[in-house]
Parts: sequence; structure tokens; C-alpha cells
Amino acid sequence: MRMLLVEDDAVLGAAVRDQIVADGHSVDWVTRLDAARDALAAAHHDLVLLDLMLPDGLGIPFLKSLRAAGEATPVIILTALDQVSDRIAGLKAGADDYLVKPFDLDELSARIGSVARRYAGNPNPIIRHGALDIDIARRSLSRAGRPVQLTAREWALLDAFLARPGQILSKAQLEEKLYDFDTEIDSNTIEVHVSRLRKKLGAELIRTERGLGYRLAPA
Amino acid sequence: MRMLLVEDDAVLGAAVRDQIVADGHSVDWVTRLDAARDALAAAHHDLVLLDLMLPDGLGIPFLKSLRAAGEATPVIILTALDQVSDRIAGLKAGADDYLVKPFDLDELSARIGSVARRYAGNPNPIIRHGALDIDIARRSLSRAGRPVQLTAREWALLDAFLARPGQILSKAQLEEKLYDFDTEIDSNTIEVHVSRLRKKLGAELIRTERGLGYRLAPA
DNA sequence: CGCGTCGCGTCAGCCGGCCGTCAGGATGAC
DNA sequence: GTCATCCTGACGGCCGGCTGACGCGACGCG
Repeated sequence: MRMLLVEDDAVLGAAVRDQIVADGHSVDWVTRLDAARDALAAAHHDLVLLDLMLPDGLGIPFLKSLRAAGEATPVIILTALDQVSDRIAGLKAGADDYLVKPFDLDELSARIGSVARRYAGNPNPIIRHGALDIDIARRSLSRAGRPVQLTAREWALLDAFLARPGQILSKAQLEEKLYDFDTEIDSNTIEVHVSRLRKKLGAELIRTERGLGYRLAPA
Repeated sequence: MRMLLVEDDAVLGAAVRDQIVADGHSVDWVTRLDAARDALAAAHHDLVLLDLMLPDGLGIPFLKSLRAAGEATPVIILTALDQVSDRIAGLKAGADDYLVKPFDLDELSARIGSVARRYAGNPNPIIRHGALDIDIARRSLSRAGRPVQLTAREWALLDAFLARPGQILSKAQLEEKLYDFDTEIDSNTIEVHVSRLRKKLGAELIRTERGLGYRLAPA
């Protein structure tokens, strides 16, 4: 496996790097967020280890922007013990796991193995669903061969449905996915976006489960 | 979601239970491993919260034996801070996550959400009961191969029965399950919903115990 | 700086069907 | 038989959901 380590502490970074290499993986080590972004764009990585406090910015918004851009690589957050709220925000921002500093190197290995196992079957980039061809990573899609443009919110909504096809998602869940923890939204907003998505992608795509939520229709 | 909490500390257990309920889930709380085993055998659970130190044994070997027996329900371990080796052993034994005591209740919620999300795409457990195939998580079910639609209230009612198969549930209990604390309801309402469920799923499914309540018929 | 465009959150009005209620009949206990 | 309990068809209120319209703010362009 090839990993990306984003960590500005030289001592900790070296220890983590050595441990990963000792486990038989390879690792790219950067100390800044912009370098991390470049590294992800330049080459495929199987896993990202992300420190939350870096000289050029905070990890949480960075992670959020990654996820918003369709980056699906699993992320393990490295954070200090007392930042409980950071850990929660990290999971909500799309992290797969976190490690609390100081952590045991054997535990790091166990965590990496756990996340890697979880992602063993990698999904193919282009999803075909009915008459739709969806390329999540490139944010492009076509309906019956004709290209369709989606706005940012519409992509976020579609992402949420594609992540769990067939499963019911409550409006509260969708709201949580689309918005920051603290932004409050009129309850009807989700309905409006669902309506707009249906208009672009076909009314059958998203089924209403009255009183429960919405779900992606089977292909 | 329905969870199983295995925790012998009364104060911590109550706090966890309250938090889970506040999040809109239901929870069965036991304080011993043998009771936990019975509960898992008796009914479907979506998640297990497992303390590692219990009066009748250790959690790790218990978890190992569960996994060896094919039990796939996700497990979050609750453990004390200093037991690093236990955390690793827990993950190796098949736990999906752990929480370090003392933990923040909001973090508990986030962790539960994370694990639940992780399992959302996985094949859901399908309960087979007579001619019925019931997928509780996806809220889909079929009778003799033919799909059947249930309303929100009907699902809630079916949930209640499936949670305690074979056990008699009084109308008062069912009422408590289906409605908010403060909403008052005409006594006959439950009867009506039972009647509607029977019409959709078969009259034999729910047995009337005159003067006592209802119970799910054996498969 | 002013104007046009676009995304998105909010609102209001409509609509369909869920579900709470009722009443009359069926069933069971004794 | 008598009474309590339960069943179920019918009905309508109201609530959840849908969508066209509007306005605000961001952004781009001349």
C-alpha cells in the first residue's frame, strides 16, 4: 500500500514513517496542506494520515474540501488527546478513523490494517445507474448520453445517495451531510434540492419514503 | 437502530443509554456476558457496545468466540485509557472501534454514527419469518416474494414485534413505542394498526392474547 | 462601479394519503 | 346469555411532501 503522511512534527513523522515501512508499505511524507493536495493530485494513495494542526492551516476544513471535491481516499486523523470536539468534527468531515496522540506504533499498524481491510474492494470510478453515467471523481455525468450539469449542492446530495444505494436517508441525515455542524437550515430545503435533482436526473431516481426520508431507486 | 449495551457500571451505563435514546435509537442493556449472548441470540442488533471488564469474564475472549461463531454485528469496545494492549487486542479480535473511558457522550454519538455509516453499504441482515423477508435497515420487505409497502407507523409497529419475537406486548407498551411521551391516543388506535399490518403481512403473523396484548407468532 | 447571471435558501399554496376516530359487528370468557 | 374485548370498514382532518416563485448575495464582466 502507498500512503500519504501529512505531519509537521519531525520526530513523530519519522517514527510513523519507519513503522509504516517496517510493515511493508510505502509512504510519502509532507508537512504542509498544499503539498498534501499536490501529492494527492499527482499520484494514487491508498490511505492518508492527517495531522490536524499544520503550519499552513487546519486539517478539518482541508479534509472537508477534499471530500467535497470527490476525493474518496480513506483518511486517518492524528490529533491531540484533549481536542474532543476536533475528533468529532473530523469524523463528520469524512475521516474514517483517528488516532490520539501520543499513540502506540503497534496501534497505528492495527488501525491502518483495519481501515485498509474495510476498503479492500475498491469501487470503480464510473457508476452506471439506469440511464445515468456518473463519474464522481470528475464531477461529470450524463443522462441518456446527454451531459448534465449539477451544482455543488446537487453533487453533495447525489454523493450521499450513491454512498448508500437503496437505503433510506432521513432529511436530518442528508442535512448533516450537506451542511456544517452549526449551520441551521429551514427544514424544507432538502425537499427543494431533491426536487431540483429529480428535475435534472429524472423523477424516478429518488424515491420518497413518507415519514422516513428518501432513497435511491434501484437501477 | 437497535443496540446492545454490555456494561456493569450503573452510572456510566445509564448515561450511555440515555445518550443513545436521545439520538433516536433503542438499546438493550445487560451487565453480564451470558446475558449479552442470550440477547444477541434472541433478537437482531445493529451494534454492540462492549465493556471489557465484566463480573463474569473478559470481553476479548468473548468477542473472539462471537466472531468465531459467525456473529457479524459491529462491536465498539469500551475500555480504560491505559490499556493500550487491550485496544489492539480488541481490534484484532474483531472489534470495529473503541472508546476510551472516560469518553465524551457526543463522541459516543459520533462513533456510533461512524460505525453505522461504515456498515450501511454492506449486505443488511435479512430476517426471514415465515413467507416474509424483512430488511429492517432498508425498510423493505416482501411477502412470498412479492414486495410490500409499509407506512412509517406500520414499520414502527413491526419493529416493536421483531425486537421481542414471541413475547407478549401490551397495547400500553406498543403505544409507548410508537408515540411521543406526551401524545395521547385513543386506545383503539393500536388495534387499527395491528389490523392494517395483518392485512398486509398475513393474519397469522400477529397473535392476539386477549386481555394481555399481542405477540409475534413463531416463524 | 454598475449590471447581468447564477446558485441557493425561503416561502406559500396545493395535493395526496396517512392515520386517528368512530361505530357496528364478531369473538371469546364465564 | 351477558359482558368485555377485539376487529375492521368508512371517513375526513391534517400533516408531510412538492414545486413555482422570489429575493439575496456571490461572482464575472464590461
